[in-house]
Amino acid sequence: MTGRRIEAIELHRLRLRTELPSDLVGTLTGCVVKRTGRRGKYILVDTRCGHTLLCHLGMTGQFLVTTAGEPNDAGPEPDPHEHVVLRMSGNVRIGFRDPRRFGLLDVIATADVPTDKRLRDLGPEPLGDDFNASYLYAGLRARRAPVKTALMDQRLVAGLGNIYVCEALWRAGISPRRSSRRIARRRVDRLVDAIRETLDEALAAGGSSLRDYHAVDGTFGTFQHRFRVYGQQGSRCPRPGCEGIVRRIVQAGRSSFYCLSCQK
DNA sequence: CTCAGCCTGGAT
DNA sequence: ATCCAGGCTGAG
Repeated sequence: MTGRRIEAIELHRLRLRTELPSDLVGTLTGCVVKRTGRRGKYILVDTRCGHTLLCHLGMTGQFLVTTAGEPNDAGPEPDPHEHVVLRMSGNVRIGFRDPRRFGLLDVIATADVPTDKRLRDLGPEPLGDDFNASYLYAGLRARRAPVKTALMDQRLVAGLGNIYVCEALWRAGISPRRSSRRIARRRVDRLVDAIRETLDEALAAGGSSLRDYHAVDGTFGTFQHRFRVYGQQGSRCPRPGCEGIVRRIVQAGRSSFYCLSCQK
């Protein structure tokens, strides 16, 4: 998108999880994209017009970048789940597809990005320098929730979802049920490393394509083949020498997976 | 805090 | 037919 002009926008639906901004087409048409970025799970597209397109994929959202006029474009049957199409200069077609419509698209002033309600309370990026053991230890000490629930809270750390929290806790040898307040400092060091390593490994694998997720070029990630505990209930723990069984429990309405033996 | 709700679709 | 799903929010 960077450096390209938004020539036209097709709106095939008026709302996803929330209403699409009524002036989305009028505001963004003609704008040139200055840069793209990300904050937590939100994708940010800044334009030279001073408008920022704020995007969230929810659970099933996808962006697909193709060349206009190719078979995917204007096919005989329009995809009922492709809700928005951005027609960029240079024949670049960007489709936003989201079967469950839990995603979000909004337009805000670029100047308002730092104070936007959805972004301002996000915690540090887990791969950034300000996410470290001192920070996390203090943050966990201040909470009552189980560590699994705390790590899912985007205000503590931004961008971790159910899969990567489960995987990181396995890697750190910490039970998702453990109280946030009762994790020794040394184990928080290990947890920070585990979170970073889990994300690094998943990123290198192109993410986890369970069903809907794919990269913008349509290629699938492969990290789902390397889940140690996520979705592995009933299986033997993959840790060498560990004889434990992976269990599924529900915490704060979400499934957690962990080894009964090596996660304490 | 937990819960229901937003939606569709896949697995059992 | 029922349960489950990568996220988030407003209500209780």
